[in-house]
Amino acid sequence: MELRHLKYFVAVAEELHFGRAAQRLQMAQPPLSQQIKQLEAELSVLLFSRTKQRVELTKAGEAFLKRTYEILNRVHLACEEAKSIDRGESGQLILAFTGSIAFELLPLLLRSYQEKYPNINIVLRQMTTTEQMEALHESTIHVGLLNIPVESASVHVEMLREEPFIAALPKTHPLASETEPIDVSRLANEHFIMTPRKAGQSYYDAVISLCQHAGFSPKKTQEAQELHTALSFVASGIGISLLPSSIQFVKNDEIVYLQLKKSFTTCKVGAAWNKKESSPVVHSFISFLKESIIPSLTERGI
Amino acid sequence: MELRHLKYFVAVAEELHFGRAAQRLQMAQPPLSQQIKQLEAELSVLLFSRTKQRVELTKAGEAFLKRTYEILNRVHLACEEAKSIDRGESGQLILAFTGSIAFELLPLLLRSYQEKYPNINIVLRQMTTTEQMEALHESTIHVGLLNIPVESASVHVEMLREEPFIAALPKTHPLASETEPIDVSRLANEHFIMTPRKAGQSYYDAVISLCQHAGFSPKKTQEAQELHTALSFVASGIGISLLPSSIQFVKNDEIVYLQLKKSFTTCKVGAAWNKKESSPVVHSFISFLKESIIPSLTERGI
DNA sequence: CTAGTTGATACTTTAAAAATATTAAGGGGT
DNA sequence: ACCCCTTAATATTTTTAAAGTATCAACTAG
Repeated sequence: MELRHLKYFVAVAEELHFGRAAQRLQMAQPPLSQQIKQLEAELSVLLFSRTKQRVELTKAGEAFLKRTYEILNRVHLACEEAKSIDRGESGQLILAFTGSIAFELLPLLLRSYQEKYPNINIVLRQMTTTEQMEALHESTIHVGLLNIPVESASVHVEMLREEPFIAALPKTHPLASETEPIDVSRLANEHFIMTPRKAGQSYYDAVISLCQHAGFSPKKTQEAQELHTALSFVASGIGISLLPSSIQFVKNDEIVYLQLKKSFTTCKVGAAWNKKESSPVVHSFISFLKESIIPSLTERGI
Repeated sequence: MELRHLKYFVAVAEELHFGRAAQRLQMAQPPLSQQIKQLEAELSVLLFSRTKQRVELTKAGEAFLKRTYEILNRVHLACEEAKSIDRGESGQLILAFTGSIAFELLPLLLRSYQEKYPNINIVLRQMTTTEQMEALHESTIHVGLLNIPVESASVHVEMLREEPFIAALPKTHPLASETEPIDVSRLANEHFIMTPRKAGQSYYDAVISLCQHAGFSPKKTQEAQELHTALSFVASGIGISLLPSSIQFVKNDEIVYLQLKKSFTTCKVGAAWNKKESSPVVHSFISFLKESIIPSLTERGI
């Protein structure tokens, strides 16, 4: 049995007339009769009762017609689904992100993406940059939103956003009342709250480099796995922290943010994915980032 | 696209190896490669990623495989269903019956039938013999269980059971204490409760004939549409009634049943169905009656 | 009783699926 | 690094089967 037989069967069942059905199928009547006969022979069931002048469905034929509609419909849906997945318009996307973008960049991006691709099921996982790199190698996530630069021959990276550092100080701090950008060197004697280097090498290194350029090595007083934890430590007065400027969106009465003078070292966020990644959803997502997100971020100056 | 393509696709997807899949399909490898290519071309979707040394499913292919299983499964079920209906092993049977068999013959018959054909959905409708004949002509019921003989050129009839008449009397009646079969002539002066002739001609005529043979015409005092209603009238003392002997299974403290002497006129129950009936379920049901029910009734002497 | 339907049959043509033989491209082993 | 084996693809032929043509038998309606 082939789908052809089912399509022919539907035509005859709907027309109840071999001649008209053949016409509708753009074929001659004899081969149609033969194909139906073939189908009936294979099932060893008479689907039509032919009374020389009238064709009607048997009970078995009626039931089979109902099933046939379902089958043909499913075949159509299966094809459409495959095409949709192939175009990257449906499927699953496992997306990792660092805590630092959870409150600003990520929601913006998700809203805009889901609007354009409503059939994609996004699974979100918060991970540090280092964890994301490992997950990318193991292919346990599809795309990672992390701090760049990262070093790996097997992942592609696309920069999304570059931003300067700012200083976060407890409001009780002597410098808290400054309104102008301050020089990093004025923080030389402060206790720094930092993230562990193994959590995100590029961010850690950028902070160190910032201090080195200002002529000192930061005194670490506390490590925080996440930037938001670092902020809490600042709020509690343990020390100060150099953070990406977008952290300012997190308002806190105990914290004062200060701009930095001559701060050429920046904090970069990018998207990374495995070079071997073949899923169309991933490529569609990356294209989306390049075409929609990056331009809109540039435009807003974020 | 044909079912062939789907079957081939499943084989390749399961083996992830064109050669082995071809072997399983009992064909050579090149035509298999071509058919898969054809399928992919029709969908304009790559279902497999061939890396010269390894074949794997793409995301679209994975989803398509899942759908394909569903489709092939449904095709199989559709065929089985059609065969089952054709053999009369599933489908719907609309069965009419007279009130007189509702408590004894019908339950016996239904239990035994449903045990043998559990996939048949039986719709029961209580109707008088006359109503059933009309319904058979209009094909609104498939089979009628009714009082025979009935006259109609367009229905087939099969006798199921033949039984003598008995007399039902109120317990206050002078004859109520009789223990031996009585002669019908002793009922000549009684008031008879009968069913309307239009409800069931054969039953009515049988009662009249019984009385005629005993040398009198029954005095009708009340008509009852159903035999059970007639029983109620007897219980209330309005009159007596001649009823098929199986009515004795209905016990009532107010009623006494008496056997009849020399009662050659019998009450017959049969199955009737339209000669033009083509549904396999109906034929299977009739065969069932002939093969299982009639012999078992004869055996029990009912 | 005849003209005009209907679907089936017999036979031919055409299309396409399968087989055969061969090739190109990798990967693993020595 | 080279060779051999395995893999899937290509080119070509063979075979199968689907579609087409012509015709028939059966039945209906006028």
